[in-house]
Amino acid sequence: MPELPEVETVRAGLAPALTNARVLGIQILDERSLKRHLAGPRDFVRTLTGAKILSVVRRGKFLWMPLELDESVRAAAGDKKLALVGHLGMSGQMFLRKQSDPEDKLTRVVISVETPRGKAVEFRFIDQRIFGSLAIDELVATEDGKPGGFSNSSAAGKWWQNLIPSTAAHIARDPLDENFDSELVRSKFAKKHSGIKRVLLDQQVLSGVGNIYADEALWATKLHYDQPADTLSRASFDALIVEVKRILAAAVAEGGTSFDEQYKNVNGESGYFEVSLNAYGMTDRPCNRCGRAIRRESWMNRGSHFCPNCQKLRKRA
DNA sequence: AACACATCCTGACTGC
DNA sequence: TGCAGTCAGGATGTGT
Repeated sequence: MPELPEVETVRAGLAPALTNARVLGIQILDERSLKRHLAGPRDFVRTLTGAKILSVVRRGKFLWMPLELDESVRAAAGDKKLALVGHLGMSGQMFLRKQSDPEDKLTRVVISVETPRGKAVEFRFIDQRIFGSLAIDELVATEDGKPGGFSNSSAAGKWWQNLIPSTAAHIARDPLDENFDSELVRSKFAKKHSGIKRVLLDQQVLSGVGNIYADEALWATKLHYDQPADTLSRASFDALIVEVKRILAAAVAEGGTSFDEQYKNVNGESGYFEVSLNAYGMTDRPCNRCGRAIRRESWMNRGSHFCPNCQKLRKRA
């Protein structure tokens, strides 16, 4: 399940190969992976062909690549600044391959590019459940006028630095964003009576956290997933954010979590954070803190893993 | 308005 | 062996 650390691992893997690469051709194997490109697959191909990819940027679980369009399509796009936007959804993968490499099962879209050094590379979008997508979208100014997302230092001063795809503009900054505003998030928590995990997963409150890292951060701070967000003390909220940041950063350092076959880096390799998990997927195993069995409860059509002893529901927390 | 829940989607796995 | 049923959960849309 790709969350921020997995998407960041993919971003970091794509960036060296795709920055300043030129799109030579596009192969669409399943049009459903382009469902978010409302103008349709033919428009997708026409607009993207010949474009130069300027960077690979991420906010939360969204990735985008600002584009310098080919001259032949620039007029049709008018003054619009465009980016190729990707979301991995539940099962999306982005691999970098050579054309001669064996085909990857469940490949939906292949974008052939030439790197600035003249090397031919295939960007392959794989997606079992097709919750993910690729689309070309207009870049708009960020609400706060600060950078749209994380890329690398070369973003400084570039025309796309303070822009974000319109389809990702409603997403809050993620905890690893240098402009992440903890106080803003706290004020949103204070107004919500929903369970704290639901709020952690709300990408408009803070982005990048999914089911795995939510369970891990709640275990680390001994909070019950259904603890109403507005009952958190300042100390609890602060501790929660500290843990979310720590866990996300640790997972990035390990190349993400490969809990099942649904997450791989751009070379098809697994991440190593799975060995550090304390709650997610640990059903019936002893809690690493108190020894009581970790419980899994059905919750919002998914699973919530927690220690019934360490993580109790309280009046205030 | 805030909140809760349904929906999309398919391969891998389980059990009979 | 084959088939039906179950499971995984990102984001979004709908209903209360």
